Amino acid sequence: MKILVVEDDASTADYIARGLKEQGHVVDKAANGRDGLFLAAGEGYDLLIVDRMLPGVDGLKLVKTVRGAGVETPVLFLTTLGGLDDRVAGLEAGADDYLVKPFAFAELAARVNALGRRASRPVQDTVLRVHDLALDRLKRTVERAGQPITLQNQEFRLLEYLMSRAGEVVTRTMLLENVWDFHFDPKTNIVETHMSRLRGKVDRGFDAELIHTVRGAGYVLRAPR
Amino acid sequence: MKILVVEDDASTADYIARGLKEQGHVVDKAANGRDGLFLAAGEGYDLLIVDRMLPGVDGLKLVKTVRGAGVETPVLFLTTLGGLDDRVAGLEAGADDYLVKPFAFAELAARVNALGRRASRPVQDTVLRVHDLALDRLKRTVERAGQPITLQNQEFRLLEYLMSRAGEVVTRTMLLENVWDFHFDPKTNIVETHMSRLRGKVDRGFDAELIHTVRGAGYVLRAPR
DNA sequence: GTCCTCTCATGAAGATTCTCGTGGTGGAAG
DNA sequence: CTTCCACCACGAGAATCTTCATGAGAGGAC
Repeated sequence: MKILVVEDDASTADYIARGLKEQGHVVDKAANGRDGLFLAAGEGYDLLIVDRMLPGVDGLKLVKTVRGAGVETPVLFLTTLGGLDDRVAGLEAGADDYLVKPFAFAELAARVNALGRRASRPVQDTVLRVHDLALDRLKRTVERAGQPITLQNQEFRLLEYLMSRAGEVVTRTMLLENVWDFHFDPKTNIVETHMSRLRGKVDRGFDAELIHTVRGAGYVLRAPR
Repeated sequence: MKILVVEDDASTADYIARGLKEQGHVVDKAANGRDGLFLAAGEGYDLLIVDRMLPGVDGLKLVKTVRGAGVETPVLFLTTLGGLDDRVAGLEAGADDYLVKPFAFAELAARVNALGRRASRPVQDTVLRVHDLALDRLKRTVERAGQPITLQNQEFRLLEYLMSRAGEVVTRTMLLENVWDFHFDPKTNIVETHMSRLRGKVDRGFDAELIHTVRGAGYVLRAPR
């Protein structure tokens, strides 16, 4: 694999480059954003490893620019800030994965391999919207008509699935397979129970219902007409 | 979409065919396994809807034969028997989905659309094996050295992920993203806790350890050398 | 070799999720 | 129109999963 490392700290860059070369990869280095951008846009790399903080053009901007130019090369972000917001910003800019410094080399290697294998996955939207309901996959937040809604994990996954298929009838079996990972019938009404709880949070208190029951078939999430 | 319905009961076949035609699909019918096999192998269908019980060549055999001939067309199975074993058999034979009769037409339509969209997904093994440990994704069973092991849902997903990457180092972050669907750091040792419980069931009492800790990086599931 | 620090393992407590049972509602049959 | 039946909603209790707190073990510094 041909990898570009964009990192201003020389010792970190060397540490990464040496390790990756030992694993049989071809590694180029760039010490600042401008050089990085130039190389990333021109040469055919299989992976970019980019520091978040860079002199010149910073990491975020670099990734956005590269993506804007239509380059689909996977990007692994290195960040010193451990905060959630920072990672979200990186992922939203178009990065495929992130790693918080300091990190063990084995961890970097594992991620490099994972990204290399994945190549280019289908892109999917970060924010799902139906009517006045919005769900952010990365921030894991939901709000309706501007009001934040707190959902449990399972409720969130259920809503995410419903919204990703808004307007289509979703059967009980489809939900069991895709939300719960059940490939058999648990013979309980687990779906109804969670749907009931989700309705309590998403529909109750608002003027229009979004979740509708389709008797004999399943459920639909649909904007009022 | 061009769809073939293989169903011996004429009224059911008509019911399905009429509904699908209303949705704009092109539908052919076959009343027995032999005709179905002939058509499925020859014409370029986008989807096969096959009854489990058929005179002549039965549904299971039909699917196996078709798959054996290298035809990748998605298959939706119709079954009257609601038992788990029956569905498993269908999926193992190469079907992509199943539907238990009687069913509402809306449910069939939803599944037909889902399969049409998916087209052909990457195939993955049903049974994962590492050393004397075996995990069956469909039957949701695990056994080691012939002894059955009972796992909770989360434990099962964790082991499934480990086994699907056997021999590779798997980091805590990768586990959080792929097993728990967490795209952020929960700042707890939830991974360690479950790993501990999994070890208790999978490794304890057997002569060789399969789950190994890689300090500073993560875990590996590996056969003893 | 010894101490110190950081990571990991594990049991118990708390939170969430699932199961079960009951009652309600809509559609079909008479 | 009335009755019946199937499907659905929802609260309470049980099971499972997650968090927290603590101790043990590994690796590095001196």
